[in-house]
Amino acid sequence: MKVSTRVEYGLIALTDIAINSENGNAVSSADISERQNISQKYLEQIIIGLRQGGFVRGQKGSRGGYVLSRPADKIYLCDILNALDNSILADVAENGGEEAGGIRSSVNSCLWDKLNGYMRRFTERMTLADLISEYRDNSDKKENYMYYI
Amino acid sequence: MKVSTRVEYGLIALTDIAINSENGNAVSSADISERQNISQKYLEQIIIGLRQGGFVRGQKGSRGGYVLSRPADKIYLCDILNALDNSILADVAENGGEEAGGIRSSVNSCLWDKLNGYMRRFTERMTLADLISEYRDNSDKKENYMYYI
DNA sequence: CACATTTCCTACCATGTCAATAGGCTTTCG
DNA sequence: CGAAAGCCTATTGACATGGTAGGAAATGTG
Repeated sequence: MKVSTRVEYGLIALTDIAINSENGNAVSSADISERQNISQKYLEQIIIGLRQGGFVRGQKGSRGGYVLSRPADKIYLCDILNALDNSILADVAENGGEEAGGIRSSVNSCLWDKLNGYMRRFTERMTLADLISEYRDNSDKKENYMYYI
Repeated sequence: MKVSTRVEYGLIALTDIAINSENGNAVSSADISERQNISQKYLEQIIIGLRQGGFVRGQKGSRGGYVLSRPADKIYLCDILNALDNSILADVAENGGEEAGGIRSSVNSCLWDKLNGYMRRFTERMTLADLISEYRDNSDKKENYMYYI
């Protein structure tokens, strides 16, 4: 499955903000850029989408940056994905002048709609908090692993 | 989920060939073009991909066209999709210089890999014969529906 | 054999999207 | 005030998309 860097980076950035703002400090795009190795200017544009989607608030000025605008377990992945790319969870377009019962609509209902429905349900159940948990689990595992070398 | 016309048309064309070659006659690109309302020249290019994937054989000359090169229930959707677009079932690229345990790899394992795994398993279980069945069911339903008007 | 038919192959093109890069304005904290 | 940040807009090169076009090669039919 091909996914644009915009979606990929956006999700990473949002997770980074969530994790690194837990101490109360805002997270700057420069920090994210360095940690995640993503162009800062490009990142700024992407984060604008996250702000317009209502997931983060930006704080201008010295010591500024971004913080979540609501708890991570109230931010659903489907909403993030839609904000970053409104086609990623969209239905495959049913062509205009088409009768039902054609091959085209059969393929739609049998394949595309089912794949799409799964993706939607999966991302509706999942929140930013789940991504954070996964990250913590991985970090722990790595730490333990290092310990035993 | 966004899918290119190439993939969409390719799947429709292959299903059309399967259905309309059951009487033993080859199916020409002109016929498909008219039935499915797709540019014939564009269709020809797409079908070349289906031939190279080993799903159809082309018969040149008068009364020529395409036929399946093996039974529909031995043609898996994952293989068709890969032949038409090798990125549609591909993993999201794990960036080169990255340590495990980062946010990036967490998002991958928690989201993209899971979505991708589902798509792959789903299309591995499904064959062209299933698409044909769906089409027949729809046609029957429509017929019955018309009957009762 | 001649010919119509059909696949097969190559080239081309216009448009749009992607993935940034760049510059500068605005706001805010110290 | 001045530095640090977000915010906004424009531009760009590369590539993918969705075709169009022309013709060569093969092949069954008359």
